[in-house]
Amino acid sequence: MSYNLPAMFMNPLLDHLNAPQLAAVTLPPAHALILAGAGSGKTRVLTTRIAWLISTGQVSPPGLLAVTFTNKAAKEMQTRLASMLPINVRGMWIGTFHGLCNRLLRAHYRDAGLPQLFQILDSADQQASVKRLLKSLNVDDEKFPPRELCHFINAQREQGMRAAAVEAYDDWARKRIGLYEAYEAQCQREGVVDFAELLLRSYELLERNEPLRRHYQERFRHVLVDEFQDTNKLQYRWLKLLAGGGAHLFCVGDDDQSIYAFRGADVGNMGDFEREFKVANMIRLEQNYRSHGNILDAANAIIKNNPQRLGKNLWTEAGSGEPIRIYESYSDGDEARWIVEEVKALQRDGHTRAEIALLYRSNAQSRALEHALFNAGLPYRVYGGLRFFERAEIKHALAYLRLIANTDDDTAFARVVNFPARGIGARSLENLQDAARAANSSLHSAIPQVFGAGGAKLAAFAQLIVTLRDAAHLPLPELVDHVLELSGLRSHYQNEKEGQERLDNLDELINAAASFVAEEGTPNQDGEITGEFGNDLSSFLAHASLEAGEHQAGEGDDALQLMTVHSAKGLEFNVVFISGLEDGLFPHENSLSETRDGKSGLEEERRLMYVAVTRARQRLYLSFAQTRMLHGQTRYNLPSRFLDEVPQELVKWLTPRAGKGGFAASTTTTYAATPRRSESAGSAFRIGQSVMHTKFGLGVIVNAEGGGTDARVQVNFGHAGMKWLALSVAKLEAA
DNA sequence: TGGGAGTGCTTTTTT
DNA sequence: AGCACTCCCA
Repeated sequence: MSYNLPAMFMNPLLDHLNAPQLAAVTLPPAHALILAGAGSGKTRVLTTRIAWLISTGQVSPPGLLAVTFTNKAAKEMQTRLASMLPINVRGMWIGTFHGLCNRLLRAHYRDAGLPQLFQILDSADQQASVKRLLKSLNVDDEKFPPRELCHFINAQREQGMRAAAVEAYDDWARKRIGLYEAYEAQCQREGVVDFAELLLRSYELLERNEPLRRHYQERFRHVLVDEFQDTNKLQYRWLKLLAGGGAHLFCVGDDDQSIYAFRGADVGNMGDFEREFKVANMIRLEQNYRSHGNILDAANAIIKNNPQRLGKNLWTEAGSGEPIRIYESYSDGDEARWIVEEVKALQRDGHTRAEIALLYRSNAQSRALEHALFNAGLPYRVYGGLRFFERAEIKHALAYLRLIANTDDDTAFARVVNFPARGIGARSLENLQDAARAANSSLHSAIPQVFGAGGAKLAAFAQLIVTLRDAAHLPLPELVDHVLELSGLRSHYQNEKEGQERLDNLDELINAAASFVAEEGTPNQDGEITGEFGNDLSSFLAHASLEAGEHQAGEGDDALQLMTVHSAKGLEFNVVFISGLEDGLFPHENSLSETRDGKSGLEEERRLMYVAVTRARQRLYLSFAQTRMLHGQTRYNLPSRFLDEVPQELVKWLTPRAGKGGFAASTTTTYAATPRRSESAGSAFRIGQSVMHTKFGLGVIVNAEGGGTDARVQVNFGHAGMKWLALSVAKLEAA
């Protein structure tokens, strides 16, 4: 490596970087893959790299493209960059895959075959759109469930496959592909684009339009990618295409934190990238600045059980710190109450609630926790709920706005044609749909074809849209206010008894519009790209779809942080509780049978566990319960196999240690609830009891039936699986 | 039209 | 259990 030493030493950007970080930041222009372990300063390296490239004159801001997955990460990068460099980061191409694709398509909408004011469908819109399609084609939605069909369509798109390119092996597949094709046509006619389409459409735009491709290939000299392990096949191809003119790809990722294979992410992209781009610069960031030694050791020990890793071992200069605490409880309720007590103790020791996270595998688990927290009066915040722009009243208001931008947007039309109720029932809508299909037109343009009473009401609705469109010149916040008034949305919620919160949200929408205009409105910062935004309205609508709005009430409050392990990725906390560590829950039972590209679902669950553990800075609690209420019935689970993967010398059991694969003997004495006896089995065994089998080992009785000599019990043996055993035959012993 | 009862689903999730 | 969705009746 050769770089200008004096310049390097004078550059304060590079202060306090460790050797591998410094090497990564100052890499000469070439492709690079940075394997960045959890808490190793990944974002820092990425932003410092950009700042360094610019400040040393190796690239000008417009020559740089940086991609992330979430708006949060993109914003974080921009903020940090702005603090490092005296430049305007707003015009730079730093954003999410979808955000950048949107930008590209807005700038070249004609070449992409889209209307100027094309709208973006979020997943819910997409499903509604598919549903409507099935209805209009008289397709049985039992045979083709809209949800499943959306998955199929998105999966095809992520492979870069248009309907015409998908092969069919039977009638059903052919039919499904036909529906995919019809959906594509419907979107095109309506001038709407869903998330996957944003990517595929901009990929095709660049692939087919050579001058345009050359323009961008020559423009972008450095392409930087965050969370590279989460890219799907199409995103990787998109990157390859953009970097095809000799740009340098700088990809940062961690194969051990790949937890989105289930939605198409392909860790294989890391290996492919290394091979296809002959990456000579692979740098490992293994020094962790986040967690104490015991926590890291536990994480390393867990992830070591995964074969096929690129290989990495985190270390820290911090001391080993506290032991990892493990707690066993009888039920999910007991577990939650214990967490409450422990949190109270932590507070007495000076921990703030906001620095404590309660993590779980699936959202359904939050209920028991919330219940206990609520009863204890502990403030908490649950992440991952309904977001601002996804609320029904907001979507209604946005639908009116979308109709102002584009009357052919049938999804928006169908949403509000009869909301608030204006007497346009199913019958009139059916007539309208028939007319639209016959004329191959949008619902809106078919209105004159419908006659009778329904027709009159529809015409009145069309008139409402016209009136609203006449106001389109108003400043955006005023336009929104106008729409709320004239559409009748406001008075509708005023008359509803529980409508106050919705009214507040609608007012909040006006505020959102105002701050959007103040921050990002009135376009064209980027001199090179013209027509980047059609106008404030359409860019606000795109903003609403692409950035559903994380803001929730109580953001700044000192509240406990409740979230799934997935949504905790990228975050860190002083204290972390991982609850529900039971086989079947975490690892999730569905994962045990899954395989994707030769990799087992269990491995992904293990990476998820790795992510969870590495969120903790100082203290980590792991907890599990013998019984858990799920989907309305009580389940009996064994402790998670991941607990066995934590070296015992790092652990402090807060309850008597559970045996290998089984529960601690007679801990039930400490629990208030009395386990039910199985009357039918009529034996010494009861549901929930731990038993020992000569061949299968330790297990828990989860069900029983029959009696006397016919008595049979169902036992969960964990690794050996679930078995029905006849008591008269099987030699079972209480354990 | 709108509400009340009945039915079915339920891993993880960003854009 | 809890929620979203559908269907049917007043």
